[in-house]
Amino acid sequence: MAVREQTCSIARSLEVLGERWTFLVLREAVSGTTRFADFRATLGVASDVLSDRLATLVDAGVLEKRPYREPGSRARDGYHLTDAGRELAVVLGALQQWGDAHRPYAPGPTVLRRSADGRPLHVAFVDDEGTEVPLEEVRFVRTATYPR
Amino acid sequence: MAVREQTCSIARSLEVLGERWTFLVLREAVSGTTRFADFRATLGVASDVLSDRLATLVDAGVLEKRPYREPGSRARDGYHLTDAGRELAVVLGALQQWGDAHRPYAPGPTVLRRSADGRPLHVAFVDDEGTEVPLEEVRFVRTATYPR
DNA sequence: CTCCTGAGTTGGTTTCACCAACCTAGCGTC
DNA sequence: GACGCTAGGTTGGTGAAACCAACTCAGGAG
Repeated sequence: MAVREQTCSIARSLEVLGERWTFLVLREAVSGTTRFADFRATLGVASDVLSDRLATLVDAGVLEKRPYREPGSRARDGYHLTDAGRELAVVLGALQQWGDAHRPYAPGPTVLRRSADGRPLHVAFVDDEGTEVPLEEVRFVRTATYPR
Repeated sequence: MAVREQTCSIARSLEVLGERWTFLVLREAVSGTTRFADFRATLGVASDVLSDRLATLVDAGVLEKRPYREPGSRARDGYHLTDAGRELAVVLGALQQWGDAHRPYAPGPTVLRRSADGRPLHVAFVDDEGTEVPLEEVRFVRTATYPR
C-alpha cells in the first residue's frame, strides 16, 4: 500500500481497518469481547498479530484501553469500543449481509441482526429523511481531486 | 487466516474481499473502471497483485470478464461488476462514510454519494419497512454455532 | 517461595506484496 | 512478412508481514 496520505476516504478507512484480522477483531468487539485472551480464543489469531491490531485500533481511536480488575486478580486492560468504533457496526453489518447473500454456507445464515424489539434489520443506503433508497438509484460522485 | 470453512458470514465475506487492494479495486469498479491498465493506473498497484485480485473476484462471482474490442485493436477482456459485486456498494459506502467522519483529511470530505436526483445519502441500518433505525437500537445476535 | 494465569514479547519459518524485467497476441505499417 | 507498438498479463528476486512456538513478566494463591 502506498505510504502517501490518501485523498480517498475509503483508502483512509482501510489504512486503519484493512489489515488481516482487523474486521474479525471488530466483529468480536461489537459482540462484547473486551479481553485479549477472549479475542485470542474466539478468533484463533496469533498473539503477536492480535497485539499489533489492538494497538493500531487504539491508536486510531476505534478502541480504548480500560483497566478492570477481576476479584482475586491484578488489574489488567480491557479493550472497549469508542463511539467511532461503534459506528463500524454499519460496515460489519454490510459485510455480514453480503456474506449471507453471496457466500452461502450449507447450514444457512448463521447470524442475524435484530433491533431491540426483535425485528429483522438490514443495511442500506438511506436519504436525508431516513428512507431507504434502492441500489439502482445510488451514484458515487467524486467531488475533489483523486489519488494519482 | 485459518483455512477451514468459516461459519461466520463476515469471515466468509473477507475470504474474498479481505486481501490488500481488493476494496480499492472494487471502489474503482463501482465508479466505472473495467480495464486492467486503468485499474493499474488509478491505483498504482503492481500488475501481479492486480492480476491475482481480479482473478479472485472473478472466481467469487463479484466481477465477470467481458470481451470488448477497441476499434483498430484486438479483442480484450474487461472486468465488469456482477449483481453480487454491485451490492458491495453498501459496504464501500459504509467504509467511505466512516473514513469521512473519523479519518479526517485536511481538504475535507472528498467524495459524496448522491442519488440520481442529487440528494445526499448515507448508509445505515434499516428495518423491514425501509425506515432507518438508530445505531443504539441495533443488536448483533448470534443464532447458530460459532467459530471455534 | 513456588506455582499459576493473563497479557503479552521474541525468534525462526513461510507467505505475500512489491518491483523490474520479460512475454505474447494481434494490429498497423512499410 | 518483418518490425514495432500496446494491453494484459507472467516470472524472478527481495523485503516485510503473518504464523507458530517458546519464552517472559507481574501479581495473586497456596
